[in-house]
Amino acid sequence: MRVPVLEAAAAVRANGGRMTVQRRLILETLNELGGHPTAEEIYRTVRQHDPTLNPSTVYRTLTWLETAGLVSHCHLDAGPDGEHSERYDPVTPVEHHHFVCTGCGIVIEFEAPELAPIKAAFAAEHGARVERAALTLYGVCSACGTPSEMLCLEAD
Amino acid sequence: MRVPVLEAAAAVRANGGRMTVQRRLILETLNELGGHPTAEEIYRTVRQHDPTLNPSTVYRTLTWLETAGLVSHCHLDAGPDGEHSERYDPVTPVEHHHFVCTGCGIVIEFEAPELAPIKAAFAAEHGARVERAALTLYGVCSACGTPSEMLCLEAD
DNA sequence: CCTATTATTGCAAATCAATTGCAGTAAGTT
DNA sequence: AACTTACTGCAATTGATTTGCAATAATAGG
Ligand SMILES: [Mn+2]
Ligand SMILES: [Mn+2]
Ligand SMILES: [Zn+2]
Ligand SMILES: [Zn+2]
Repeated sequence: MRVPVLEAAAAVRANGGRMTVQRRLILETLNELGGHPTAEEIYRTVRQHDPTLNPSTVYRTLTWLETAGLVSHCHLDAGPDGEHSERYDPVTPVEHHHFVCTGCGIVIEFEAPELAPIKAAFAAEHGARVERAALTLYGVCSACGTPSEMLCLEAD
Repeated sequence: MRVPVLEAAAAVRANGGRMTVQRRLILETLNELGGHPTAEEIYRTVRQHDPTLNPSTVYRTLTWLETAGLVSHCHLDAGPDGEHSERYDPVTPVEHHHFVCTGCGIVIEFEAPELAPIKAAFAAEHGARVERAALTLYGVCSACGTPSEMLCLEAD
């Protein structure tokens, strides 16, 4: 369970918001899905539990959760055709980053404390304040890279 | 001049492509603009030189230049409202990265050779091949961070 | 230089994700 | 239980990008 529903309720309440059945359902779906789902994937899953829930509610809720600091989003060139997509992601206590396999689209998370000096160096050199870093590595995962049986290329 | 038009012509020719007046114009516009323009900004500029040139030609040409390895694109949460936008960027001999000011939206490029060990560490740990890294730093640039005269907040 | 081939263009229609206005519904308050 | 108003569903809308197709023009060959 990665998005604490109880904390979310508190955060919602704190801003004069309301914890509705739809919001709870979307939070639970985020936990259920785990990975880095798109808004549309979240909608498809949520809809199985409540077919009346509307896509716009999903978008509105995700935006809300983001401003409340409970989820974040990132742009990944993932998906079957490596095309761009917005993914939603529960916020973690420490900043994390992503590896995307250009073969199968799998997303692997990792931490990179070594990024700190890079941020600091840029800040020092440009007199800027660096608040956040988004690092995405693109490459081929071990499964796709191992040509055993040519797993990746079993197309036609 | 950052996109070598002559090389582009060669690259185009090499794939059975044709160097049209439209493509040349778009290449020159990329050089003229310099920064990290969106497809729409490119279109607006190009249109000043040739009002008949169509947006779809801009999109098709940019896609083509990208597969030819002459330009790349990146997703930045830049713009006045910090909203997501696709930016086009001439490819540089060495990989470069971006800082985005959340105040004014300025994009500053920088190189980060210190990223190499991070890539290597991930590759070693996961048995993956890492081909490319996209790092984006978000923060406040020196101009926006200096509260002299409250330059940033001179709104209403 | 002229002609044939076909990649590329302009145009309009189609997609697609995401947003918005509004009236009805329901969460939280008293 | 009644009240206030945040939130939802819905349908229409937006805005960026894509696509089908007939016309155009870049290149190759003669
Ligand atoms: Mn993640
Ligand atoms: Mn750049
Ligand atoms: Zn893979
Ligand atoms: Zn700034």
